[in-house]
Amino acid sequence: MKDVAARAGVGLKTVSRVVGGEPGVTPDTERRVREAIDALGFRRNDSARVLRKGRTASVGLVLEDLADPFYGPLNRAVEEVARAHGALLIIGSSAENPDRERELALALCARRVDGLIVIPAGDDHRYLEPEIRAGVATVFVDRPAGRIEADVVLSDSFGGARDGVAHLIAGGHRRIGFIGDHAHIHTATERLRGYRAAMADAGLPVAGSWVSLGSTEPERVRAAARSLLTGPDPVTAVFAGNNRVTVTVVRVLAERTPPVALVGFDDFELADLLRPGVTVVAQDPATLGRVAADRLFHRLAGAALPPARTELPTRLIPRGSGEIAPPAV
Amino acid sequence: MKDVAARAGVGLKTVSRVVGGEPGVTPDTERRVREAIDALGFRRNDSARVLRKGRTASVGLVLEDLADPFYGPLNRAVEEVARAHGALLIIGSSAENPDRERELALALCARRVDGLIVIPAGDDHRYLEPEIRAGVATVFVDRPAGRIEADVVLSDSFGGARDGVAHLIAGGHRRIGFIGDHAHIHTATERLRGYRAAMADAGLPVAGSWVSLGSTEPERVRAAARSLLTGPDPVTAVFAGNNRVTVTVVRVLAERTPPVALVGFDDFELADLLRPGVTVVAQDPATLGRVAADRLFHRLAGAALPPARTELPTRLIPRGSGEIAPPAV
DNA sequence: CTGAAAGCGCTTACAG
DNA sequence: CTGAAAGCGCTTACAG
Repeated sequence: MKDVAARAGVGLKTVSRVVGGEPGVTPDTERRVREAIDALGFRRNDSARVLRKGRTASVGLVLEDLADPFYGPLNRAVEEVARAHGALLIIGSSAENPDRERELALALCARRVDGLIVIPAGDDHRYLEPEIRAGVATVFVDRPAGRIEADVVLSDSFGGARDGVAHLIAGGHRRIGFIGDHAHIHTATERLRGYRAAMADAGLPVAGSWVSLGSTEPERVRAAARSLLTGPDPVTAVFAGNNRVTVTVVRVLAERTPPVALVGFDDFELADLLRPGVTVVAQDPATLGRVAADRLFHRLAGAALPPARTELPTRLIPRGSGEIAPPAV
Repeated sequence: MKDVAARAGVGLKTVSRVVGGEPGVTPDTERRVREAIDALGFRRNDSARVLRKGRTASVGLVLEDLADPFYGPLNRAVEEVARAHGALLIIGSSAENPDRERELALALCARRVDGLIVIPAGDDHRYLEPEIRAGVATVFVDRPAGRIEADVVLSDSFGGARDGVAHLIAGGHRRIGFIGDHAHIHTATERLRGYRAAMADAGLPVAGSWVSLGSTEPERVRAAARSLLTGPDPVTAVFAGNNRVTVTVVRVLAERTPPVALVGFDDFELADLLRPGVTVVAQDPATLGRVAADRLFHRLAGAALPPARTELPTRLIPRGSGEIAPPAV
């Protein structure tokens, strides 16, 4: 910039004005400056700008997994809102690892992102308190923040699971299994709670062997599904706790006669093309992301809001698998 | 940092040493500095650091669409490699819009990312020449760079499509349709070229009405598929140019008797669970991303490499839909 | 082992 | 309309 100013025979500030598109420069001066810029191949350094201005026009997103189709629309919605506000998005994935989440979130803060959106992997976010106090707007999405007060945007996992299981019960099922994610994941336990609530509401007992929490790896889920179906007290229907579980359960059930009913939490592409179509409790991940990002930029715009929890409703989509009747006794 | 130094009664440089983990500080001094840091809630500002050091330890990724399942593994692979090199990833999506791609890439350069990975939306990348000359390592992935010499990593679209169509021909088909993406998208025309090559190799004519390029929107694809199947010279098999096209064609074909054969470019989740399973020409998007990112960091490490083009092979996966025989005449 | 000075490349506030 | 000075928060030489 110094070189450009020298070459154009103007002051530093004038170059800054031209580059920044500020008014108050004669067309002639501007032309000289632009010529110098082109001749020297000058490119403004935004890092210096950021240092001086305070704001970086960037937000950080600590996401779970870039390749998980469930999070695709959520991540995209965040990116779209950021873009609409002229902010760049700096991302990193926690891969479900709390230490990695922490390391990443703090690295983003050191880069002085204006705000932070976190899909929590861990359940203790006190490490972010100093950052939030220092002015980093922070919103948690898909799962709640742990041990701090903060904005949270998530789906109604409890209600969604309860509705899905109630749907199976209404179809005549009395022995229903539940296969979910690890017990330390908030959505997993909320959905399990919904399952138990629906069963209790109908006055149905739940055998210990009907509930299986753990990894969503296909092997683990396959084993869990088989054990639900073959025990002394086999289930006639399965409720799957998330998209990854559902897909594996579909594979297991495809081989069974008589057919076993299935309702899965989370919608997924082609669920309607399978035979039978897969009945699901659908979340709206794009809205989850959009609401979280809107909240973030609302805060960045200066709104002094108390931390709030936003819970989005789910929607039951019957497609066939959840309407399979239990075998006649 | 100034405040910390004052409070600890030491020089600025000593604080810098403690924060940066440099050696040459007595344990006692270090303790005093750390106390001051905690008391004042000091957090190092990496922007200032970047300004002074030259390198930002960040790379930019201009991606196509965060929610497209095909790109999920590619994006993730890039993120993983960046993370392994201690770099953060700054992203933005072009949404297939060349202007947006350009704006985004230049914004990332202004932030002084060390390197740039671009999934091209446009076909003229001369705007990046000054940046590359100024030292921004740049790698293009999935599609080639336009009008500049640069590193490119992509799949063998031509060969993959040729193999897929040859597979249909080997199964007895002589009238095969092609439905692909917009003609200005490089992979679309390469795959069309592969289709024509396979037909020519077998001495088969191609009716103009059998080829349809355009948007991958379901409506457009559905109309194209129906027209291929109902014209005066209806096809007995369809080759779909990418994952989005394939999924829509599957829906159309599900309603047809006699069954129509289908081979799609790109694998997709659950392709094996559909009835019939969908035969595809599979790319390896994760490897695409990993190879591109490796190349980038190789350059960043100082390797003076000439621009290279890396082409990854595809793999035909027969699952049923591509093995449907043509109806007996 | 420790620190004072200079500077990274911009913008802010002020003066002409 | 234009510019010289100061400073954003660090690190890099260099000297003690």
